[in-house]
Amino acid sequence: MGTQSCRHAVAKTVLLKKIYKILFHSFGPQKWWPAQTPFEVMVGAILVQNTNWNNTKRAIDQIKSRHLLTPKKLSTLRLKTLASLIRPAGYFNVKAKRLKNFLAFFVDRYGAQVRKMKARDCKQLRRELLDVNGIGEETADSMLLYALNKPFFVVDAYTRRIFSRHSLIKKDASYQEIQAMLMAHLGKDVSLFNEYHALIVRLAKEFCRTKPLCEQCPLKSLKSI
DNA sequence: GACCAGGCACATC
DNA sequence: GATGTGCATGGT
Repeated sequence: MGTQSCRHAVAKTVLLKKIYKILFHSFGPQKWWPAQTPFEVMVGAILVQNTNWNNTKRAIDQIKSRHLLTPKKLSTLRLKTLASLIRPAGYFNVKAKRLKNFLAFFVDRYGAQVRKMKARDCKQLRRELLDVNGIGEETADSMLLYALNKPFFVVDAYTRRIFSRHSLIKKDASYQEIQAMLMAHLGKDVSLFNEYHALIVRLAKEFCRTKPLCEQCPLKSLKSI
């Protein structure tokens, strides 16, 4: 089977569940998202864009230490001030703008109420989030899944890498295609999606960074192609 | 001193 | 629709 080909539908379901099982057995529950409130999750989702969690956490801690982690306080901050606070997260100028854009949306559209956001039809909400400049598909889905408990599978670079390696998706599959495939085969299971994505990130962190470690990858027993 | 990390928008073709 | 580029920190 070539890398561009796709497995049979039933085989895909089986393999997807098998991968999950292996990862869960290897790493256990990941307890995502590491945040105390849904709002903190949403802020973190923007700050973590193309950055490691360590740096993201520093930025969030800076905000927290000044007791500024509320929609109102953050949105009244000057752009420069906000940027300097989130400096450790990298791309601090763009992220400050993106955070502002999200805060304006959250306050204006939902009165800064997570409860109201949760009450919204989740597909509509997803579209609204994507309309916010600075929120792309992965960030929107992270917010939907980890802050609002809506069943959207978060697709990231690791997800693409791992699933294409095991011929579950085409190499050049779009975000939408990958997500649709996963949701078709796994159902709409919030807890499963939560853990699965977190486990993929964990796997990538531990085994895909350096080549020698790939020999110990828990998924090694699965024939990749 | 490279290289990478839990992306996204924008320009250009 | 696909491809290229800027954005920036801190760890390995």
